[in-house]
Amino acid sequence: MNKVAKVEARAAAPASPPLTERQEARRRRILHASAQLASRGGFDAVQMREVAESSQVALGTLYRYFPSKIHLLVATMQDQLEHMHGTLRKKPPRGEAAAERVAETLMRAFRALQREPHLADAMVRALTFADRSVSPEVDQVSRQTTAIILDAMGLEHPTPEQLSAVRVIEHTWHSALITWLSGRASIAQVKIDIETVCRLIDLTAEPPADS
Amino acid sequence: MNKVAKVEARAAAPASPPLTERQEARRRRILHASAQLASRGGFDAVQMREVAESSQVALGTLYRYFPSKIHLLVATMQDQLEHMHGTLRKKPPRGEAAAERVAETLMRAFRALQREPHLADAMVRALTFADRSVSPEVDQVSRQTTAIILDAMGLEHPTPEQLSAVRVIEHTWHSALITWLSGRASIAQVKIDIETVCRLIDLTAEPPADS
DNA sequence: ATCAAGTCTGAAACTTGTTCTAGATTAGCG
DNA sequence: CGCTAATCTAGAACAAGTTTCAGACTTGAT
Repeated sequence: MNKVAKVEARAAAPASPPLTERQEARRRRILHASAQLASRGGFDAVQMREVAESSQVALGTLYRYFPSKIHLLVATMQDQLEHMHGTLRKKPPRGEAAAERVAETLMRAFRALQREPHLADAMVRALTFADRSVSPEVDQVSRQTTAIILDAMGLEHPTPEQLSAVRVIEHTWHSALITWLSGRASIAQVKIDIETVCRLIDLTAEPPADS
Repeated sequence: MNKVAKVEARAAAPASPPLTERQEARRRRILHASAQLASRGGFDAVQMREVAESSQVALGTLYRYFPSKIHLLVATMQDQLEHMHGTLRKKPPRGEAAAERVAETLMRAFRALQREPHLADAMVRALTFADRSVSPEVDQVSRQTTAIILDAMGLEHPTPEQLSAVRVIEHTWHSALITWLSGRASIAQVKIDIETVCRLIDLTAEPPADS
């Protein structure tokens, strides 16, 4: 558990030596195994030895690709998020107000997570448990989430105020998911929380009495 | 790691067989050791064997008092929160609007956490990582936090809307702390997020056009 | 004071994340 | 093709959370 983090981990996209085809395939197998095990039993069910076995890769290799279980699960989340962003793009929310559209988008994402609650558990727990050594990857997830929300708002040039609102919405989104996953809040409660926080958007939407 | 959770863990306050003096003392020693180790090196530095040794208690006993490391750290948080609520009570915030007062209170709490960032790390990470087996204890922490915020708002009978706002504020508070602890947000950024979310209070403060 | 039930201790064992090693394989290059 | 560095594999080893157990100690009731 010594997190002395050799600075060697590489993020998903940026300038790492390009992977060969077999390497790309390995990476994909690993992520697939991870998601599959997570879907079964959540965070605890994703055991590194099992991931390695399922993906036909030696344990040491698994650790070369993903330097920790948290890295692996955060990468799994990146993967799923990309997928979801694609899906959401196809059917843009139909609400009038930006707040409505964001709430609808997040509820749509929430419903998707409900279909695989164990997977959601694994990903979200990893995300919030991640320490500094995973910051770049977590940040990437955060940017992706921001992109989804801004998409829903339909904004080209968000004001700083609006970006703050988006940050708060993300905070609420993550934390509300946690309370749901740990059984301390109902689905209905999460819905209310999301709708409540989305009202912040209205607060920043119209700058009528402004310079 | 089998979390088959024997239903046996007892919460802090409710009807558990009252502890003898020596037991109370042991419990206190354990919590003290936990906080002390956490203050040094955060979550990772709180090692059960060390906690046991520091508090002069056998490992098995430690586990009898706190059925997991997470339980221990959440209990540590309860302890610290109580302390903080007491402190905050003494000097109520002086702002005009409820939103101001809440933001000021939270920033005060935040500054306290900054004084012991490692301790904050251990407690907050435990809190958000906790699974269902810790729900009662986490809920208690949540209630305590809610009480602090309502105190700052100065409300006797909060409306459901206001309670929703408080929930969202708590979400933001926890999540913002996480981003700060993992080095993805600055202190200034956390301040902005808190102030932003507190504006929600204004939204629910005046029900002028109401039945 | 004494006994039964419950608690505490010390130590070993078990689990799962992580690291390390020696030897096989593969990739890229001359 | 043949070489060299990088990568991969199998498996042992290590670290820290958790469980277990036999025996010593406390407690509460008689």
